[in-house]
Amino acid sequence: MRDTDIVSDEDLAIAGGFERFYEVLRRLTPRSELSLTAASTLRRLERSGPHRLCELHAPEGVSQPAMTQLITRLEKEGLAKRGSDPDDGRAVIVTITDAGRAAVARRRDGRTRALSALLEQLPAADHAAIVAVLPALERLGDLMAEQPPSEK
Amino acid sequence: MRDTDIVSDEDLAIAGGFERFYEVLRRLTPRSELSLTAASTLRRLERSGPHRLCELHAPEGVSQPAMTQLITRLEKEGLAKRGSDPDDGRAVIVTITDAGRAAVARRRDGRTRALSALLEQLPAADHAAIVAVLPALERLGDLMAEQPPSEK
DNA sequence: TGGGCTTTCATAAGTGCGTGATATAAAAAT
DNA sequence: ATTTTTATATCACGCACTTATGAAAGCCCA
Repeated sequence: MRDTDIVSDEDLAIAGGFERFYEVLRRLTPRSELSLTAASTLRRLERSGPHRLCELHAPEGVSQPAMTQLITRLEKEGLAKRGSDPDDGRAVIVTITDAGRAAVARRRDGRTRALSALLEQLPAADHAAIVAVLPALERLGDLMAEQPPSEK
Repeated sequence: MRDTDIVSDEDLAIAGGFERFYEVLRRLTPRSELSLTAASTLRRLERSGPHRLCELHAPEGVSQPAMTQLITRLEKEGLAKRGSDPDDGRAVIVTITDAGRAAVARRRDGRTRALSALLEQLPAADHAAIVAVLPALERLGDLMAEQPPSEK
C-alpha cells in the first residue's frame, strides 16, 4: 500500500457509515420480482433510453452472457424487449416496456413507503440533513458513472 | 392505498436519491469473497457478539435453512465457528473468528479505497454534507433495526 | 473481391446461494 | 408420559451468476 492509498479518518468514517447504510437499504427493499441487476438495468433503460446489449453489461458489473440471460428473462416477463439496429446486423437494441416501467415503479413505491415510515420517526434535523445531502450523493453517483469500472 | 400511505414529495425525493445511491454503493463493493448476506452476518457477529443461529436468519432477511447453510460455508472457510449452549442442547452459538474479522476488514478496506478515490474529486461542500449526514443515517439504521422486519 | 481479424450476441456447463418441505432431537407443556 | 413446540439440519430444486466456446455480421487491406 503506497502513501497515496492511505485514506483519511473522515473517509473511513464515511465508508463505515455507508456500509451500515447499505445494509439498511438492502433490507428496506421488499423481496420483489426483480433481482438487483434486473432492477438496476431496467432503471438504466428507463433513465437513458434504449441501449445495445453490449453497452449494458459493463456498467452493471456483470458478464456479457449474464446480460444476455437477464434480457432474455426480462423479455419473457414482458418487462423489456429486443429490437434490431438497421445499421448493424449484430446489434441488439434493448428497450424497456410499459410493464417494465410499472415494475420499476412498484419496486420504488414499496421502498419509498417503507422508508417514509422510518423517516417520519426521525428527528426533523436528521430529516433535513438527509434532504441536504441528496445533491451531493447525486454528484457522487455521476462521478462513479464516469470512472473506469475500477480495476477490481 | 389509503391517505396515510401517501408519502410527501420530500420523501419521494429521498427515496429516489437513495435508490440511485444504493446502486452506486453496490458497484463500489469489489466483487469479493463474501456474499451480501455473508458480509452482513459477519458484521453483525462482529458488532454484537455471538448469536444463536435462530437469532440471525430473521434480521438478515433469509430463511432458516439459508442461514444454516451460510454458517456451514463460513465455518468451512474458517470465518465463523459453531459452539453449543450448555443450557440448551438444541441451540447453536455462532461466533466470528479472527479470520472472519480480517475478511470483513478487507472488504471494508476495498470499498473505502474506492470510495475515497471518488470523494476526493467531490467539491468540499458536498464532502462536508456527507460527513454531516452520517449521524442521521446511523439513527435511521437504528430505527430500522428495532422495527418488525415489515410485512413483506 | 475475398480472406482474416474484430465485434456482438448467444449457448453450454458449472457453481453459489437462495427457496420450501420435511426430518430430528431437545425442551416445554399438558 | 405423551404431546407440542422450538432449534437446527437435510433434501430437492431454481435463479442468477461465472468461464469457455460458437456463430454471424462488420471491418480492413492486399
